[in-house]
Amino acid sequence: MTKPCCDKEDMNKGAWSQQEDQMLTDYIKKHGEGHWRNIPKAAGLLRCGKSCRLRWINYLRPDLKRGNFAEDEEDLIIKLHALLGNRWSLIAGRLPGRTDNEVKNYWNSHLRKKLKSMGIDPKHLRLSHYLARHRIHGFTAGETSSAIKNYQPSPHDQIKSSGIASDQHQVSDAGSCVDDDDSSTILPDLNVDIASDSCLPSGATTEEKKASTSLPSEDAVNEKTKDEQYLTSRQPEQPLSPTLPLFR
DNA sequence: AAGCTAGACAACCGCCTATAA
DNA sequence: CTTATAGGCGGTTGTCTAGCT
Repeated sequence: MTKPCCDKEDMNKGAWSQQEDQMLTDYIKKHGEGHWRNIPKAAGLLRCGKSCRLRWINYLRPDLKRGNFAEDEEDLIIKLHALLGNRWSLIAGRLPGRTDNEVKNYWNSHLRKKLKSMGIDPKHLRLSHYLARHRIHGFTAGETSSAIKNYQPSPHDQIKSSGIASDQHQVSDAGSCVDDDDSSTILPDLNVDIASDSCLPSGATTEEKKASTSLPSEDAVNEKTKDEQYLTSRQPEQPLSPTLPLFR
């Protein structure tokens, strides 16, 4: 239905050249971000607008922090992923200088394996289902840990985890990117501090704003909304502590 | 030295939502 | 209210590189 954003003919694809990077950077420095569809033409690039946006956000933006993830960043990703699932943009929003693509790649190449090698099934490392369903509020970090330890995924969760979700939209949960190894797993002492304002970027995105609006009926709430409602409905008790060691 | 493999990461694709017309 | 379009997101693929045989 939607027209392709760019005429695929005559468009460059693949890796960006230095010259293209320079042209895009110069243009954005001069005119600012936005109107991505017009940028290629205006900047003289033979690229799709989406491609320009991605290149800028993931690579050229001056405030990007490049290089290895620090241990506290790693911890934070694991915690947030347990809470939010594969909502990379939300997770990246809590990591200054990191992009959703970077976090996603890091998760898929490092953290997933790391958790698996520790005998942890990331599939079951999902707090929000449990918390939302059982309406646990006001727990402390220690209580959180015991809640996780005692958590048995409901049949509903298990169905979703194994990809039989009826939900057509990308209901991403922690298990969706994991091999379907359903061996019993030991849940770690996560020590997750969950505070609404520390789990959402300061500049709330549309998605987050949406999440903070009135509660729809239980049945109408999809997985995504539940997570966000949970996040936004809780009053902060403790700031999220990214330095809290998780598995060390 | 050459070939193979796995890891890392950049980039693309398709879908969804928000919003302007 | 409906439709078209732009922007954004997550999943997936492609490519490059380092390490191993």
